[in-house]
Amino acid sequence: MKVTDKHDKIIKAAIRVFAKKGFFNSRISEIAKEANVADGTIYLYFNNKYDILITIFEEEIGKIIAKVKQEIAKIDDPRKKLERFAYLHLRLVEDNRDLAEVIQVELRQSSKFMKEYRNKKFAEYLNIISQIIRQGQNQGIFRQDVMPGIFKRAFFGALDEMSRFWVLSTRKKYRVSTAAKQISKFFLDGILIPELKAN
Amino acid sequence: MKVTDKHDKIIKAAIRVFAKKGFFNSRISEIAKEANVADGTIYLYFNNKYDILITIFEEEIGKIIAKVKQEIAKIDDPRKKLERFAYLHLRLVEDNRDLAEVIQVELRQSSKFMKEYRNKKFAEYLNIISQIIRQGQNQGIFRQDVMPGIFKRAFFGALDEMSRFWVLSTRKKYRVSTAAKQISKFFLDGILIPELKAN
DNA sequence: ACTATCTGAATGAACGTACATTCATATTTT
DNA sequence: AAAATATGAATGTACGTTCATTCAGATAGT
Repeated sequence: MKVTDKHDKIIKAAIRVFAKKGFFNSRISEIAKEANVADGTIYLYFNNKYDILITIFEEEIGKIIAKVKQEIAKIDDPRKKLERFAYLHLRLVEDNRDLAEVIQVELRQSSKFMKEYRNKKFAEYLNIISQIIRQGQNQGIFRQDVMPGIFKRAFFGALDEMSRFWVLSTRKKYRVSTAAKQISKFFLDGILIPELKAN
Repeated sequence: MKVTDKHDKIIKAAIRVFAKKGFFNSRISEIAKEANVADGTIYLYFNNKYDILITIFEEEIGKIIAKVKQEIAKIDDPRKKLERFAYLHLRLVEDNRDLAEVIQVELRQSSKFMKEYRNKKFAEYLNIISQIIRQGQNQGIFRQDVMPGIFKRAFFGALDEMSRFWVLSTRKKYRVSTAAKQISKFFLDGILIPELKAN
């Protein structure tokens, strides 16, 4: 690794600028300034503005998926796996706010144009969840009528919306561990009081 | 109402174009063409491009909130209210795909710049959910440890992610009623098989 | 009933600017 | 001193917005 890795400096700067202004409202000159680099230098490392965005996704999302997979693999009980997934997801957002915001907003925005890409990586992330469900169903822990394809989206969506709330609001109202526990409990136990559960 | 309401024609055209290309990649000339109107005509009805987007939100979101509130009010049982909310939300998305896509992607994108706006209207929508929870808690149907502020986001997020899936994919894999039932059941009953419920 | 005058909605070519990208030149590294 | 890396002013263009002009239809005058 070079003493000053320009590639990395530019990526880090771009994450900050994109998070603050959004991709289309960010200027190359701003990113250059934030990275302490000349405008032209950016084009020595990236083909164009859009390429910077793509690279952010490619380099960062892979790391996240690998990390979550690895952590989940350490646990046996599918119930605990779910709770752990929730915690890890929210922690990642908390620890990488700018990145989280860029992924949330811009990956969505661009999804039409990079559908294949989103589909591949994002599906991989979601499938960590559906795998947990199938494992739980095989072990007789989760109900058979739970559709893993719907569950994975619902569970991810719940976490994602919670993250968005954090990313957009300045102060957090709830702690990560509280939110992770609440959300996984919603999905595991439901919200009905025990006596009322019919099934 | 005039024979040809240009304001409306332009809004409808813009929803189609924004949904297809995204706000920043949409050209005024495209919207004009789609609306069968000259470029300049658009500026007789709107101050600028951004104003078109704002107007879409202002005119359409209000209608949606009003409709959902009204439908929910007809029901007593908080359990049924939740399921109905899920169904209505997903139905709205299904019946107004382009609008749903614009709201999902662009409202999020712009949220930093129209925070006050999103906060107001969107919070109103989310609060329909937390009201249902509080009502259920008062009636002794929902557990007291459910935090309405977290629940509303989790529930909305689950529906929203399911919608995004529909908006972005060409063919629907699940029926609206199936998804609505699954998701509300997740939240009401959880996914554990009955024997395993500890609490 | 016919003509003249007025009106303002609609048009689309022209304008001006903002900004991504390039490249001739400078600096640093080997 | 050659090669590699970095610079930032200059370039070219895409596109939001403007505005002089048109013209269908309304109103008034004869």
